[in-house]
Amino acid sequence: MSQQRHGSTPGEADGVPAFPDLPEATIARLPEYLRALHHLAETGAETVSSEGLAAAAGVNSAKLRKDLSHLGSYGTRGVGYDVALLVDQIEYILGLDKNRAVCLVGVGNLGHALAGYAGFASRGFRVVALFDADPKKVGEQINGLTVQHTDDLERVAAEESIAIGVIATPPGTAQAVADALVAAGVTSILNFAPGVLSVPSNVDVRKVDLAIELQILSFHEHRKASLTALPGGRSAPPANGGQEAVGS
Amino acid sequence: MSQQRHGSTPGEADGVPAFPDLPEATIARLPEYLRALHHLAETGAETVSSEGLAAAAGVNSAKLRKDLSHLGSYGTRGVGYDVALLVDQIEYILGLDKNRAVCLVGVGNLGHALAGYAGFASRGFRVVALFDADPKKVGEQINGLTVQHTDDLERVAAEESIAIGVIATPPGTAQAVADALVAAGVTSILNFAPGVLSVPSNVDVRKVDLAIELQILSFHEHRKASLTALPGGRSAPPANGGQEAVGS
DNA sequence: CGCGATTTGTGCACGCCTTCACAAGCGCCT
DNA sequence: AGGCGCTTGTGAAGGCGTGCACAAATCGCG
Ligand SMILES: NC(=O)c1ccc[n+]([C@@H]2O[C@H](COP(=O)([O-])OP(=O)(O)OC[C@H]3O[C@@H](n4cnc5c(N)ncnc54)[C@H](O)[C@@H]3O)[C@@H](O)[C@H]2O)c1
Ligand SMILES: NC(=O)c1ccc[n+]([C@@H]2O[C@H](COP(=O)([O-])OP(=O)(O)OC[C@H]3O[C@@H](n4cnc5c(N)ncnc54)[C@H](O)[C@@H]3O)[C@@H](O)[C@H]2O)c1
Repeated sequence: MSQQRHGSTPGEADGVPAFPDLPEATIARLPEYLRALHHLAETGAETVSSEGLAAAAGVNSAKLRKDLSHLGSYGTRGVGYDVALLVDQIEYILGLDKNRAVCLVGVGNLGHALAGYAGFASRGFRVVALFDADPKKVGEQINGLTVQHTDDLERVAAEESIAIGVIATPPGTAQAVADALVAAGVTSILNFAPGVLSVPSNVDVRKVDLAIELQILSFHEHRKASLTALPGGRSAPPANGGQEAVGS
Repeated sequence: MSQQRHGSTPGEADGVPAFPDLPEATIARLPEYLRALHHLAETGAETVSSEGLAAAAGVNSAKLRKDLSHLGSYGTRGVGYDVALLVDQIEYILGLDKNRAVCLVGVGNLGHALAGYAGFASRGFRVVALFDADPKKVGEQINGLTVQHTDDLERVAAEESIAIGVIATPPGTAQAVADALVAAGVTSILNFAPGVLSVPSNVDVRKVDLAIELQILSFHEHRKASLTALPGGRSAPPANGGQEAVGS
């Protein structure tokens, strides 16, 4: 490898390519590694082997090593990875050192739960604004924040320099809300409303659809049932070790 | 193709291989096709072209055709796909005709929202039981269901033949809840608690971690920012059409 | 009845991702 | 100082998924 100066503070130290373009699959796993590392740090561990961290994150150890190697390799052969150092590295890469401002649109059933969720703050995000179109909801206090009207979205987003928006409105209004978020300068959207959003190509959208998750599970139920029922297929894949971690 | 008898009712008609083992990537997209199809059906469309359905589902049309071809191909060349027929097919493959029973464990902030969510019932699932370990929650009525104590999980799951469980408890108790669900005969789990679950290999787990989703978005924010800042990198990938669907 | 327009189904090539297997490197113990 | 065991980092291979491009099939029309 070409980089052995690993005393460098994450970020602007020269020589470190500010953006080693990571494979998409890798960046999707980094947050899981980060969570596992935080957990390890709490238990007082100074270092972890790839094997240990892989187990904690529910992945293959070779995959983990390759993933980490992409971001410059902060491990020591024969020892493992320095937990604190790796935490800093991953947090830097993910941009979590910025404590990004997030706004939430749609304070209904789901939005209410999200607004009160402590897991955002503890993992690098600040929910700084709540919006709803319903006048009855505007003014309501949730977790120290006042619900504002959607009309103020553009102004507030600019003031607070909000880059990430969460959509928790009914499906029918999701596209309109997305358009409003984009107009307000938001460039990343997390969407809970079922359906496809259309946004400019410089805006990233991630979708969470619970019904889809259940339907995928349902498929596997169906498959498992038909396997055991069918005389031809082997009744059940013999568990290779009794307990097998599945993770995601 | 080998199957032209497509008047067959989905399912037990002879000649139809009960389980064409679909690529994992395909089954993850089927629910999205299904949603788009339902939407089309409501607008009165009898048939759809692969192009049209692909647009509605936010995917490439070639990918859609290949996906559908895996489940036996119910389209007509020169015309398109019969919407109603395709809906039936996909619902059968996903096992949604069973109206599967689902239980929810952990009726807190998030669990409350989930318990009241209409999107489950409308897409093939019945939430038949709510559980919580907190005595103060037990007995509470939500959406016509009474919260029961976790101790009753095994009995109730057997009575209602529940195959799918949803975990919405704090991270620390998630593994214990998963174990209880497995002991109760549940073979599919949707987990909202951050962390890795360990389950027998015949049990499927899907995870939803909102912080991870935000962190992935944060990475892209970081990347976008460093691109515009860096003199070398081109400031912003020129939108190839102004409006580009991103979907997932 | 034949022809052209249209759309499906798929062979094929390419690229990404995963996984194995091992050489290189590091620390510790003697 | 040297050797030994352990762990990382990576080359290479295989598998999976994607998207192009086109032949086959179907419909409608003259
Ligand atoms: N409740 C859940 O557990 C759950 C689960 C999965 C997905 N979802 C999805 O999340 C979304 C919200 O679900 P919910 O149960 O909270 O619905 P809800 O009806 O309880 O809440 C929707 C909120 O959005 C507000 N709203 C409507 N139009 C708006 C607009 N144009 N701008 C701003 N706010 C607007 C409404 O005033 C309301 O407060 C839906 O798309 C739903 O499908 C919900
Ligand atoms: N609130 C959110 O918007 C949100 C978002 C993303 C993820 N999550 C995750 O979802 C989970 C629940 O979040 P929440 O905000 O609803 O928490 P919460 O504390 O409001 O609710 C947790 C509920 O689980 C119950 N519980 C605890 N231990 C239990 C056990 N062993 N068996 C059965 N029930 C038990 C508690 O009594 C409580 O009612 C957490 O893991 C959280 O990280 C929540």
